[in-house]
Amino acid sequence: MPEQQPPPYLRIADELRRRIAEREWEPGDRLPSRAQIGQEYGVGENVVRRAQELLISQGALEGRAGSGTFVAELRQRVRMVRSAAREQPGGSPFRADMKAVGRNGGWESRTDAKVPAPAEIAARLGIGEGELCVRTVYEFLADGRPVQLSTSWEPYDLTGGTLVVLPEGGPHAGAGVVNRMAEIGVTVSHAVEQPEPRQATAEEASLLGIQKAAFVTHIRRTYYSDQGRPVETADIVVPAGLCEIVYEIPISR
Amino acid sequence: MPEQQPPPYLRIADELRRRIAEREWEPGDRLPSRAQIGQEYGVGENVVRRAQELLISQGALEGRAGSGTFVAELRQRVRMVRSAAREQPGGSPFRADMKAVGRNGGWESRTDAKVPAPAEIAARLGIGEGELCVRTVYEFLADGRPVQLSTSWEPYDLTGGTLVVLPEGGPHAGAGVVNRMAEIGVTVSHAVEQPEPRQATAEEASLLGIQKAAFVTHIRRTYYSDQGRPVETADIVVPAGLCEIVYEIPISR
DNA sequence: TCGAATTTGTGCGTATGTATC
DNA sequence: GGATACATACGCACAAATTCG
Repeated sequence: MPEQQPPPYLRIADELRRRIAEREWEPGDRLPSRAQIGQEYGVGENVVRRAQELLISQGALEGRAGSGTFVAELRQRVRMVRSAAREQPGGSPFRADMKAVGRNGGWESRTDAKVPAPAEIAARLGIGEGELCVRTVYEFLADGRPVQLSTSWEPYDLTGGTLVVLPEGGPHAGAGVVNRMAEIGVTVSHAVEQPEPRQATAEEASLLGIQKAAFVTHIRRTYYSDQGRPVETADIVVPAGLCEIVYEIPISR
Repeated sequence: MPEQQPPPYLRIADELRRRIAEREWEPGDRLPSRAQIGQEYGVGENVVRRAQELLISQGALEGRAGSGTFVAELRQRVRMVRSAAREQPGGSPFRADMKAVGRNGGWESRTDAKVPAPAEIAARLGIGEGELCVRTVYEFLADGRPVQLSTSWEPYDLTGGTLVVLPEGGPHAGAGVVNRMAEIGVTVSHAVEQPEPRQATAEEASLLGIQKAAFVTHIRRTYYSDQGRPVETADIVVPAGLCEIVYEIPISR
């Protein structure tokens, strides 16, 4: 029985991995072109491409069209702690996360008031499809570079006519959902987060400056009032290569 | 300037999506062969393959080698709630999750005592590389079908010589980490979970009965004692198609 | 029981598009 | 604008799995 050997593209992938591990190419360096590498090992360009795609999907390489294939820079990932202690009076959770890793946090946002709720959002907020919402699109930055995206929805009939109707406007701008709701007498008692793995869309990849099909965690988060009513829900896109997500769970017995 | 049209494989993908949505093929049905579909639309087999691969990666189709391509059955996903209230005296968290969705929970496990800790595990447990651990590999089942994998590590010098040294043996078998540690006077105060998105390995896919590169959430979980010492760490593989993960976070202000 | 036909899955080449320098 | 390099689309050949006569 003949012992089968691994396919060529896996052998090339191992070779590339080895040469990177041995620091023949340093982070940021450009690899030789696929034609060159292929000739060196006596395989077609396509075999090299498959090998590189594998390492790209694992985050070890980075392909730049028209420029070359590069050894990925190992950037320190942003640590996002999600726990009960996260919500502090007066502060923003995101800024606290950034401060903890010594980076300068900030964000850009764009709010559209009175957007009809799509079906899924309506279900999550417990309202009818098409009822009006305040939608805010966020782009969170660390040292000026985008590291996280979020789209937030709040029922308009909850905040409409109050000072906190605009999450990023008015006297309570940027204070966070919990603090803003407290201003209008709504006590937020708990959050539910549902993380799902998927790949970044082309648009998300472009906004975040990451590879096209990089892995992201898509978190559906909903804040509930102490009356059990959903008061806000958001779709948060966290790229695995830029952020690590940490849940701290207290144990009560 | 000529208006560019989408590539053929995306057009075929849309066609297949439409015919599935219109219930021309029901969940579980087999699609016509690639050759047939290709002929019908006047494209090559490979275009159909690319279109099907796209829908497979999105979970809408399922390919079975030698058999055919099938419309995916929409099975109800297992909801796994991860919160402070999860740990109950005397019960197992997993069985509670299963009961909540009306399914019969269970698991199989295999324990190896005195396994030297690999570097990453040692770092997570705060012990030296190569120090001995008790390693337990779990396969969690819902109605007899595997829905989750887990590999758990406990430092041997913590439980060695006690009745709870084997997680799934002795009088406290299957009681869970928190309850077992309590038996030897160790109070577990909190857990830290770090979810990362990735694709299933071939082995995981085979064990879980899912498609080869399906999305999974890989959770690194560590339990800490009230002294701040890590007492257990585990790598948990949760397939997105079978389970949904829910974190409940209380808000304290 | 076994082998042939069918079908999906994999590996790899070529042509073309597109971004960068 | 040309040269270079990666990205995409598509086709062919073959392997592996399944089914069926």
